[in-house]
Amino acid sequence: MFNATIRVFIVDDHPLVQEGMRSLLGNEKGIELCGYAMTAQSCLGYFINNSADVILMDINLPDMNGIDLCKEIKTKYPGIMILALSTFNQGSYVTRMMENGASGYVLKNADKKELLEAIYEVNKGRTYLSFEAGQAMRKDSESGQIPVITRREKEILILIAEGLTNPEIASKLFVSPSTVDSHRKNLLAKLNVKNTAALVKFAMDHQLM
Amino acid sequence: MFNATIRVFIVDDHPLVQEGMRSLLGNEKGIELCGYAMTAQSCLGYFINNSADVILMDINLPDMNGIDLCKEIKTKYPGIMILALSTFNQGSYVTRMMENGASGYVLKNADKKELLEAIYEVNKGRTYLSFEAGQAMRKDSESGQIPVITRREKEILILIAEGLTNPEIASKLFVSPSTVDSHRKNLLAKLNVKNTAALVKFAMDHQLM
DNA sequence: CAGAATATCCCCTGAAAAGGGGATTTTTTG
DNA sequence: CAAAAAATCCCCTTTTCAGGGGATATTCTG
Repeated sequence: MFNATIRVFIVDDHPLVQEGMRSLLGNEKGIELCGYAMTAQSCLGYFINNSADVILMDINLPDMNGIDLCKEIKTKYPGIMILALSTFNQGSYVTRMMENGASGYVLKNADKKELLEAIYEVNKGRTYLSFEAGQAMRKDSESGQIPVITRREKEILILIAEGLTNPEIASKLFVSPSTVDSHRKNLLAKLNVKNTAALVKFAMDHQLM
Repeated sequence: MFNATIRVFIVDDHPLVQEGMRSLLGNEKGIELCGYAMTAQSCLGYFINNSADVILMDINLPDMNGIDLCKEIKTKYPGIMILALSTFNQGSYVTRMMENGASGYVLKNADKKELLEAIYEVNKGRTYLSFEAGQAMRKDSESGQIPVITRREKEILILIAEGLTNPEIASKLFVSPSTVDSHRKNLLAKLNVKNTAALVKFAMDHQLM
């Protein structure tokens, strides 16, 4: 299997970007575009009966966020390498994609050379971070890790951000207001913020909801 | 000049998108790609000695925002039609681009057909809004204009989001806590939200800080 | 299966925010 | 320059939040 053709699958909902990829990668010797999807669902559907070596994955998909899709793919098909693509350069985003199994992170303002290099590196099982992504990640890890939020906490966080009070959230989730209050306190403690305003800001900055 | 070839100029800092455009538009009969730029500056430089019929303009450029570039181009060369391209679909953005002279707004998830249609329409001097952009604009004007936040309110909004309390903000701005409280109440009323959490969420969603 | 993590629930106190009212001074702008 | 807008300040009450404590089920995981 030395120097075998790398089968690349693209997941991106922007036809322009798709077209750009095809145009950029289509004539490459060692690369074969084996398919593409515009949504997370159709991507998952494809891999039921097919495979690929590397997935170029946009983080902002219409039906699911890249982090969750990444996790799901890596759980089901650990052999497929994922290269995350994003317009944004949020440190926490990079970190979380990597934590969920991505092998690389490239910004969409990468050129052909960088994109190819990333694909080859990732295909070899190595990690590729574009310069800016690496910077962002380092900056992020300096300021401590991103705390892990549980499913319930996330649920409550979203309702808090919608403007619901503890009693309102409680009745919506069929639990006691005390419970909601506990979760809220845990969120404040975990994310190291001192009140609701800072909580929502932090959560939005770090894409926790 | 009937059915003359439309000279299209592209301004976008993403090589992938550029490549996609070239690939999509390169073989079109009635369209000629007359040039491209990755920055607002090089775009302005090009038009000193050259021209075009339509500019496909990314809104998020590294050196200048699309709204200002749009305004500058339209002032200097009113005959050039501008078609805004964006990943985002913020009503206020659409509105402001159109106000500054853009003839159309297409989301980057548009397909070839839509992109071509938009170019042809815009070239004829008509307006083209992609469906979602039109919706966003309408939604924006339905729900009353984009609420206008004063400088002081914005200042206080930012401090609220940082987790400061009214007394803390007051001492930071050398005003009375009552004043801060008034501003806070005005913010809640203006943005039509019922508490701090929803206020911060709304502000972040609408890029108010 | 045992320990860890999560989710559930309760107590208390004091601080802060929300909701209502009104008022004055400064600044902006037509 | 006068009206409108913005910024400043104060009163009141009720609700919600923050910070501290602790406790018991349930679920996940090594």
